[in-house]
Amino acid sequence: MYERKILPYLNCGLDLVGEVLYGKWKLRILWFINEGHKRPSEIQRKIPDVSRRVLNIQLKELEEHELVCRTIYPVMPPKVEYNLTDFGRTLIPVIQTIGLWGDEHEERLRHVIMKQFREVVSSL
Amino acid sequence: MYERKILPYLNCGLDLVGEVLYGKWKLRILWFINEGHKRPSEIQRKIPDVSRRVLNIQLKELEEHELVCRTIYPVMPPKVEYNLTDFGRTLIPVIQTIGLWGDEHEERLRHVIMKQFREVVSSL
DNA sequence: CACAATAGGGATAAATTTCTCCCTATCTGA
DNA sequence: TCAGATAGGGAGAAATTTATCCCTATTGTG
Repeated sequence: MYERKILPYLNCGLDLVGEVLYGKWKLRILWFINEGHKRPSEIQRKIPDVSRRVLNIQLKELEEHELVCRTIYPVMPPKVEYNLTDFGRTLIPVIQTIGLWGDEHEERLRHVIMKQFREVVSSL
Repeated sequence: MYERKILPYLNCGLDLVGEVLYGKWKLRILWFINEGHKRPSEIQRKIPDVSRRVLNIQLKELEEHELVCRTIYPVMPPKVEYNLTDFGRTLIPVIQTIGLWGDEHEERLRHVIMKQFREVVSSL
């Protein structure tokens, strides 16, 4: 596994949050787990763009940060479930706030984000 | 400048927000601008860990995403001010929510984040 | 038997972000 | 004159994150 060489900056609440939520898919992973999609394969079906490998890595990080917990059922084929911890559950309103802002401003966001691609990709 | 090779995933509000806020210092840059620290040199004094180079880059991205606007005063030595746009201002409550969660759980967050470093760095 | 589904990880490459070093310019003050 | 403050950017390295490919194992199904 990759081992960090530079210590994180933890000067304020925003930094602390960044450390645990900084990850391309983490917000959505947490969101979908909260919605009841607990098994890795389910989550991946909800987020087809993540590779299985990266999904595993981000789930493990979320687990290390005690936002989710992993339950292994000793059955075959294997079954694993991720659930929010109490701690992780406190994050849901925050994620909701973020997602809501994104939804409210979807059109404008899509516009400003795609600006930089409009010259490059004209075939859309 | 770096030119992205992979198109972003914009499936939901969370993705859209990620595209404009994903950046190591962006949340705090926006926060400090909102608090009245508008000049690059002021911002850097508030966030000593960013290099000036990266601060410039992230400011420019925020500007391209229409969250801040840049005003140049034709004086010498040069004076530049960044201000939140109306759009950027709508983000402040969201950032506040995020930061508040971080502050409320500061101790625990610090604990889980530093877990991975405790073995490596014993001199703290 | 061959294949899909399940969960997960190693090795490695590629993409992306961040950092470091150095350069331009102008004015003020010691 | 020299140092420092101001704003900004190029080139290239380093750090970090994400992606791709391939492998293990077991059970059930066609």
